Amino acid sequence: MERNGGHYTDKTRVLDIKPLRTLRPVFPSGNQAPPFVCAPPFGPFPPGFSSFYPFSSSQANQHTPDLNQAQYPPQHQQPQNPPPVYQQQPPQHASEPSLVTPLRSFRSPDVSNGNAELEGSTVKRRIPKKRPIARPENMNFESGINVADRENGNRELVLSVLMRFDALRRRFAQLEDAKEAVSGIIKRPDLKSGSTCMGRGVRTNTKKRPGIVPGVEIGDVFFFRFEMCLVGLHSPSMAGIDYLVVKGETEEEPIATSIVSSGYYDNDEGNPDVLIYTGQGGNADKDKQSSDQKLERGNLALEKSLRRDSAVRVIRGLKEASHNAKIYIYDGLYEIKESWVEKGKSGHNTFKYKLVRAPGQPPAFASWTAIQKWKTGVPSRQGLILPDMTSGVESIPVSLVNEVDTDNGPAYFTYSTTVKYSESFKLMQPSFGCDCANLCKPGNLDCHCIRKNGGDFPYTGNGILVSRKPMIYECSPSCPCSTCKNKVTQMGVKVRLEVFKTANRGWGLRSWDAIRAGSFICIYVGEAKDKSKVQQTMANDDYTFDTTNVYNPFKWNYEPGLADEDACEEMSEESEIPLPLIISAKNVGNVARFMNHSCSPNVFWQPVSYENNSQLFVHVAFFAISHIPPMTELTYDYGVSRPSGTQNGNPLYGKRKCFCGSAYCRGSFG
DNA sequence: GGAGTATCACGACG
DNA sequence: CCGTCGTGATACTC
Repeated sequence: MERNGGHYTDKTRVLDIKPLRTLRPVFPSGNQAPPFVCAPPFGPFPPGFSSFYPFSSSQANQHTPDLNQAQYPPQHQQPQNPPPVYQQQPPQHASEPSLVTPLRSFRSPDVSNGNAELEGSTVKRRIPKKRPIARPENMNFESGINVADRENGNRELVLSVLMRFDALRRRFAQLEDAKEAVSGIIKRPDLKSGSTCMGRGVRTNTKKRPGIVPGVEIGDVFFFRFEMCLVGLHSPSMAGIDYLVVKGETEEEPIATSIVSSGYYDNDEGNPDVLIYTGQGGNADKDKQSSDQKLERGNLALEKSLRRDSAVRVIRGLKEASHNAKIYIYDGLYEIKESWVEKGKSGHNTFKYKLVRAPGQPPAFASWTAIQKWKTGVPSRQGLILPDMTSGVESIPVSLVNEVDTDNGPAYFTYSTTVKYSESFKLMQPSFGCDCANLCKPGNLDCHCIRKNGGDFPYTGNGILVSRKPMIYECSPSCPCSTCKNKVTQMGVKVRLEVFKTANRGWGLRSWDAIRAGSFICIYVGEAKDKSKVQQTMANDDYTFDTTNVYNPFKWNYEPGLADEDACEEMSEESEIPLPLIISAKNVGNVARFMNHSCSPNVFWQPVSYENNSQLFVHVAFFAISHIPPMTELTYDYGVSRPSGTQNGNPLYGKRKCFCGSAYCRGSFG
């Protein structure tokens, strides 16, 4: 999938489906350019949001090239002002205890939160302390985004704004689920987070413009209207047509900048490059009958854009049947070809606009439509080796695909969905379940499982992880809560994955479905061992997960200062695992063994413990860092192995050369 | 019991 | 400062 200079014009070949966001940037200089896997949510970060990776100031001035918009129209200038680095970190060294001390079990357990029953157990855990945020600090909350960057964004800023919005949204959703909200209920966490970000300046591209929006790429996916609002792709929080008033020849007139197709009426059988769009207005309301649409506002703007041959951005709203979620895909620029009036369902006049996608843009919506066809099996996925490499072990099939060479599959291994614990692995302890009937109610502090999580329910109602934590405690089969939502990582893979052959990094993993930030992807399955009891050589194998590696810290959780709630707390995002765990997936494993390393990953791992055969085990669970467009390779940070002995403060280098191609690539890993 | 439908509460921008 | 634009989650129906 990393063939350089792929053709974007031949829409008839299902074969040529690219990820919605191209993997490889088109650099003018040709093929020495590194592949670009997924732009990281690196800086600029506000105070409290550390940059994803340590980088020097010279690196900090680099910009991720605006990828797949480079060809059409001619790319705008890169932003003149590099985004500021708010919290520049020195390179992390092995000598830093926070990084090289995987075992925190010596820390005295905090029994102040009613966790006394855990004392003396093998797994000692620290319950994050509630730390109310001082008011004055809240009042002075700074988004850290300066005026220029707020007007004209860039890729890093766009990703950072989206991350911060969603972190806050998840937190509001969690508070709402628990009915803990300080000031009333939060029925719409997306609106609450969105308006908070708006008000606090966590936004970019506020200067409204037609055409390209700096930092937003064709194929980017969104799950909320507000996300498009915050990054300047489409500013109305509800309306489908965004427009700008410009000076015309005689008077001011509106021209359209972007439209969001709801996906319900705007269907055009067959050709994904054509959109028949319905104008706005005229719908029945609670105190209004439906009526004829008028040629004003957005409708007028589209009409004027048609006259001026002014292209508009199109965002396709889609209903993803698989996980019952509506998503929005930015599908690039379209030209308005014609308009007419038509009787709508209610019998009133509606405006119709025919839009045709500008040529030369990477596919986005077209890829999505092709994927929907693969799901039906006709035509079958091109390059398909196996329709389900799990042989039905996973509830959703995992395709095995090779479109780059003649390799017909990875070396033999046994596919399993459960971790195998070796005899020597003595993390076993009696498990304390809860006694909630049917389901554990968020906010119910009588539930042992919720108390183990520091009082918070770790997931939102639809199974999205709210915050990274040293450890997540899930309910277990022995808990009576049969329908409980606190079992997310035990329910198996929920997205439609495929294992595919990469150009230069062996086999990789990606998804046919768009993945929401915080979604569970899979656990790392393999033979788990206590690292202190195995020879060093085992850790050097491919297909091994090692919790004792040194991992770059990054901030994913909400900012308490932004949330501005007394109930918000600062908590550690560093994993805290009671034993040095190493999992070998060489002989037995699941899809996780195919996930490649990246220095700018889109997936992170999180320790999760739950019971298995009446004993508590630690699992490594993977979650999406940000929204991941379909067909984008899934990658996580493998970290760097920590050789025995002291490091004397020298930086660590991985044993394997990195081909992740990120602008912030560290060169090696593992 | 999964797909359609009702209901509810909300924000930006012109 | 008020009207215009639907949305997203959930409870409900069939």
